[in-house]
Amino acid sequence: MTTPYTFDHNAFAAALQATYGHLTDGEESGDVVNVAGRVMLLRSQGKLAFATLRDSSGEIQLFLLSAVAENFEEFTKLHLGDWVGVTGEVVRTKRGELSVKVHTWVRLAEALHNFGDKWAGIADFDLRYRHREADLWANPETRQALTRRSAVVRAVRQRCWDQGFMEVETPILNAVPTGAAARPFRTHHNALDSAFFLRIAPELWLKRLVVGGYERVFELGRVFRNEGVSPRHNPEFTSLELYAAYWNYEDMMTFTEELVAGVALDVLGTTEVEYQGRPFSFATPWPRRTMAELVSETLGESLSVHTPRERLVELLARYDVTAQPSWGPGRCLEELLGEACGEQLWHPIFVTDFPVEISPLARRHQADPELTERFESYAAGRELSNGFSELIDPVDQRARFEDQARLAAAGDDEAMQIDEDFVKSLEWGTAPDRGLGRRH
RNA sequence: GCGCCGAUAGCUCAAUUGGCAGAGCAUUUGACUCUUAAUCAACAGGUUCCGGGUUCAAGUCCCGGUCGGCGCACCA
Repeated sequence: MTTPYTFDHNAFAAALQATYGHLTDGEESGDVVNVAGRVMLLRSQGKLAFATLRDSSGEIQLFLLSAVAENFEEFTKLHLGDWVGVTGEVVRTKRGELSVKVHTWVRLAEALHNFGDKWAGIADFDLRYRHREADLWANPETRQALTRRSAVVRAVRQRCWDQGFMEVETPILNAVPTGAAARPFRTHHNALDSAFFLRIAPELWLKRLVVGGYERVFELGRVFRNEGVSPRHNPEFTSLELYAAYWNYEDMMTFTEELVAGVALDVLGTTEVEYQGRPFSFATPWPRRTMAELVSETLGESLSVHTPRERLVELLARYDVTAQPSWGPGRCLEELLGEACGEQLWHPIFVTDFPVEISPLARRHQADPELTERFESYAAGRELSNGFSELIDPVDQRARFEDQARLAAAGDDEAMQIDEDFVKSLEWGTAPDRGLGRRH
């Protein structure tokens, strides 16, 4: 089969729908356009034929009269999914459908597979995930999701630039996987004959740029965690991390909520959204509550990182959670938040003042050395971001890493390893700074 | 990793207590000058995921495997 190598394309379906919305039933515009796309539906009716053409922007009907269109018979034998390019006049049919009345047309490519049932689309998950290109044509909601994701990435990047953050790229292959609590992927460098890990977070590299004198940096990119796979968890996912010198963590929370609300406005035009049929609002400001307050309120008794561990373990048992021997009061408190406070985390909220025990890279709280100046934002019950005043004291940082190493020795395969180069970098002295991670 | 469920025509799905494997759409052929998942008529289309077993007889029951979905666990 020989098909043309190019097509003089000059119009998109969605733009035609918008531009010619005023045409009345049976009216002909006199304007000739060239559109191209896939034939998704074909209705042939003797000396007339109608086809639904879909392109990247939307759909428009093709209208053919045997007396007008060239090669009319051949058109009616097209297969669903075939690519065509057509030249014709923009008209509205007698029955009111905006159409391109075809003068000439050409088949640009043949589809050897169909795109599923024309009503049900493709339902087979295996086929949808292994052949996303088919899914994109068969199921418009897939295309919308991907388009929106691209718009979100663009809006995030633009807003970071607008706030004076410089975009950087840091190493993905690392000798030590660090910056988060997660199991890494291993790989091997042949020339160096040494083991490397795919990064689980860019955190420490970005902090070293702050040590190096950049006040505001961010990185948007893939990180890799060796964990379970599900529709909500991808072993490789995109994260945003940014660092700002001189900000306090209240500043970082304000930046966070304005970034999320702003991106929602940029992409959707509103901060009012719905997830799993339940509405919520990204409108700022978001409430800021300490972890101890939220847990105490929900369980009806005063609890904090200073509560005896035994009591916290008892409370966890109510939720069928068995505290591991390595869990101190801080870890227990965090587990209680996750188990008991799901409902409070539906509408966007900041949970603040995390225990130092579970925050090895965060600076201690000015009011309580057992806590850190760390917050996480939640929406729809899921963590959106994690931010804190960065620990800049190399002595304390080394001690925290050593605590982590003890956890690792005790069998915690997600505990951090000591990153000597990072500790050394802090020894040169760092401006006080705040970091933010946002992961999807 | 554990548990539950599923796999039948190109696609979406049926098939009663074990008793001749079906429909719609798509494909092929024909009719049709305003259709909208067009309609009407006809033809064709099958290793019932794979391998064993029980039975006169297995899509259906039993065992093993592969792939997938959901839940749990892990996590963002």
